[in-house]
Amino acid sequence: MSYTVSEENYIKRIYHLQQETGLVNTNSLAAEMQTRAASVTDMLKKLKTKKLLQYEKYKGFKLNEAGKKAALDVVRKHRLWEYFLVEKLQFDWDKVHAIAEELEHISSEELVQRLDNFLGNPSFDPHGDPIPDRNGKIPVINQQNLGTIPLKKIVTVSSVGNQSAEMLDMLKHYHIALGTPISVLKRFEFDGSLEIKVLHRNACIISEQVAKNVFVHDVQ
Amino acid sequence: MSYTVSEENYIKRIYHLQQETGLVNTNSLAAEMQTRAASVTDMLKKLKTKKLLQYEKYKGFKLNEAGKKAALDVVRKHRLWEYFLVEKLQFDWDKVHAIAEELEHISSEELVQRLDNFLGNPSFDPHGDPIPDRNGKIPVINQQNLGTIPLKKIVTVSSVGNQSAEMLDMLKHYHIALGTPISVLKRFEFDGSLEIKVLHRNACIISEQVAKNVFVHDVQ
DNA sequence: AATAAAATTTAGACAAATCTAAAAATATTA
DNA sequence: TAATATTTTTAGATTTGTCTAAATTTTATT
Repeated sequence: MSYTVSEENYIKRIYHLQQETGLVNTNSLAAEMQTRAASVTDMLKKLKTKKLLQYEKYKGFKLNEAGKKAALDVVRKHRLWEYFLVEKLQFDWDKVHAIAEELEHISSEELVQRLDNFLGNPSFDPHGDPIPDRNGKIPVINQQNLGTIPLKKIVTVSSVGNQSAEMLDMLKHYHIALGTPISVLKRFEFDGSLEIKVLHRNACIISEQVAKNVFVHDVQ
Repeated sequence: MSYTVSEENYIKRIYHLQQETGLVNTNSLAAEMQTRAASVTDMLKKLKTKKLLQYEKYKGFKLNEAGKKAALDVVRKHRLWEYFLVEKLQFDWDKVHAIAEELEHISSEELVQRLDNFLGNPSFDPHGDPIPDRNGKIPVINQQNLGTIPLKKIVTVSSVGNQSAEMLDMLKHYHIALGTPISVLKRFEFDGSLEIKVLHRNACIISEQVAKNVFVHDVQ
């Protein structure tokens, strides 16, 4: 089965929203898609007809198994292309999202598989997000956000929650990238900000909001 | 200026047709695009409004300078992606056309320039067609079809005229690829077929139709 | 529970790109 | 050159994805 660009975009967004909230509602999807609630309703009818969606009028909706697999196919393509753009074409990681949004809709199955092999079958994209395999299986990693790590413990940055250009720009400024060794020196109770130490850098302070979006795992 | 996928496809086809015939007419473009003459007329009006086309009703049409530049941008992307698919992803050269038809519409200028650099700024695509540079300048090469080459002279295959999957499949069977050294041993006047010798292969016979689509240049 | 507010859906419209059928213009030929 | 054939354009319809405004349903509040 293949889908239009618009269908794929809706499917992908619904997938991400239902990861957080279970059932998805019309207005939140409209906000994510930067469109109107009426347009969402129109598309929901189409996706239900194509048997990708559990949906009852006024009751919310979520992808069924077929819908989730379709979403994971798009997510897989998006993240493989992001990996390509950063690792092969040397793009900065905060510049690749929009381009990957276009590339993810290229339809050839064989292209995706060859790209995957060419890249060395990576498990995580440049933002640390897991890349589903061709069957939709997602690699797991034990990670916590920086705010929960014991003081002085050295850990490795594994992914970033908020992936806005603004956030990625800020992390670049702090010299925080995937794989960066990092430790928390002090927690300020006043506003939850943290004094941190990045390898080879002076200690500095990050806000609680930043800390919650930096995910880390134990050093291997 | 950026264009829709449909506009880009029309622009590209008009470019190729006008290379052969100067002025292009509605029916031949409709045939190339596998659409109806009425649809072509509709698009011609749009392209004229966007000042890409010299067009007078019933009189035929051709791209102006802006139109040609737009066409060359698409051709450049198409050929760079074909090069990528064959040289990096190891696709057979007869399998890449359809995928490149999708990739050529990805819009990022920076992507194209980085891809070009990543590939080593190639001058010719896997079918031997020249790749325009970012300014639309096309590399030239002195080439003739196999039918016009003196007997026994060893030349190098530089490009292929007819790029249908059928033709490319046939050339694969003859072990003719770009860069293959080749010579003509005998010309049969009866039907114009040629006995040829491909390096490391037994002599064999190709039809006049094949010969006319195999372009060669002098060995460097 | 009645009413107000919020969320969602329906109805009807629009733009892009296509189509069919018919009309108009041009080209061919007897 | 008049009749015929071919090519091209116009007129109007269709599909996809979107929109606005109004109607409906659900949820929250007094």
